[in-house]
Amino acid sequence: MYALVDCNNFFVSCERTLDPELENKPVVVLSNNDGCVVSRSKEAKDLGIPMAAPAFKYKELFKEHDVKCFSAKFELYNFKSQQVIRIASSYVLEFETYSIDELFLNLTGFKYINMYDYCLEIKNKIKDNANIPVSIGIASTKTLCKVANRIVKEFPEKFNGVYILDTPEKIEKALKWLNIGDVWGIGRKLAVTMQDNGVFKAWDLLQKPEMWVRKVMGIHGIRMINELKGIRQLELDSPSPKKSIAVTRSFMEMLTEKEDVRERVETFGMYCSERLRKQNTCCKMVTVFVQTNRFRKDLPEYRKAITQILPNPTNSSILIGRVVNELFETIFKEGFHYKKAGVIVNDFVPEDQRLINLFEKDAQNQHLPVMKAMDAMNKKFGKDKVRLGSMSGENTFGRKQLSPEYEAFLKNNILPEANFRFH
DNA sequence: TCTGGGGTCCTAGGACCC
DNA sequence: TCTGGGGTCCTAGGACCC
Repeated sequence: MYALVDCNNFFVSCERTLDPELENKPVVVLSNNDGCVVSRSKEAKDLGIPMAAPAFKYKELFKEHDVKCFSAKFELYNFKSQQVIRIASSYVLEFETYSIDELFLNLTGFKYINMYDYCLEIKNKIKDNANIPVSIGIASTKTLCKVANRIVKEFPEKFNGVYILDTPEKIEKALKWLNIGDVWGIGRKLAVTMQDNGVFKAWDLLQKPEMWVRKVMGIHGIRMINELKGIRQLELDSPSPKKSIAVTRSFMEMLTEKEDVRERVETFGMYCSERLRKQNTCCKMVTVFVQTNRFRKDLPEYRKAITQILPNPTNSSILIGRVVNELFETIFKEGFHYKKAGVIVNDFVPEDQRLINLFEKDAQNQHLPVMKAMDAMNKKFGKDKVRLGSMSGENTFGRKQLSPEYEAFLKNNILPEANFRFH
């Protein structure tokens, strides 16, 4: 059996650890630029605030019900996440960190203990030591763990935070209850296709011919129906190096000056380079994109991305900056209001296993010591304290709703590096 | 006025090879 | 007139996840 430990409305719960007064009150956490709602307390959900709601559309509602709003603080969330992972994983031999607020535990071989009691103890320990409420779903496959977790969250007082989905009878009942759109792996598009074909509950999918599922969902579909039947298709993954790194931002205000946008994308290129060096890899490919505000139908729209394959793999901020700049020159067009831009690097090789093109100049090895020295100083003295001349060192996105408790938290804690796999 | 960011995987189609 | 078959690799785009 596997167990899925999932933190309840994680970012909000993190805010509550700083300020107990927030307990039992409607609370939301906002994305960059305080743009969208990315986490909601139960009380906020009950007010009808949907996930990813644009904050400005709900200002009145927030005011009316005294909803507490916070800008996202990823330093805090990473810190709390690692606490939760440390506690939960100490109970098992094998686990997988699935996201910032979820981990799978392998309970195989635990047949002589009561799994419900064991997981209840894990849940309570996390609450006592990290002050984060979690739900735990137990089942034979990852997909069924997700189902079990949904059941826990749907009926909190009934199951006390832990639910085991084990017998065929319980599974059938659960799948006849679960909407197809809530199955792990069914997104918005697929949910519509499913409903158009008479599939409304998870159970309905199992009644469809396999060929149909294969056609509509591809190979994912076959895996999914097996997992729902309790036939294990997905193992616990061990941590693996990233395959791509992206730094993208929306700007607080739309930018029209070429030099302003250039400064942004060059800075994003630097951050990509830093993160490459942190994992000791070089990239062979760089992508730059720019786009206007897609919500402003009154303004001309423009979005363009361009990718270049590098002559030699690198993680030098200077070399990547140079490429970013060239790519930017070819896609930037005057006369538009730019709202968002980004740099993505991929196709990685380890730093010490680069294959060098004999006919191309290769400055990577000259740059590397300087770059590493820069990284070391920034680690010691703070982000962007040492930087290249093309970076302004200023953020063009805002975080307004920070609290005094948070300032205190930052002062009192040495914050760990973010280290998560995203899916 | 104001609408996030960072990931993975799969597939179809084209280029190219023998 | 008649014009194969099978494989690999790459890329863009689309789906999904948190």
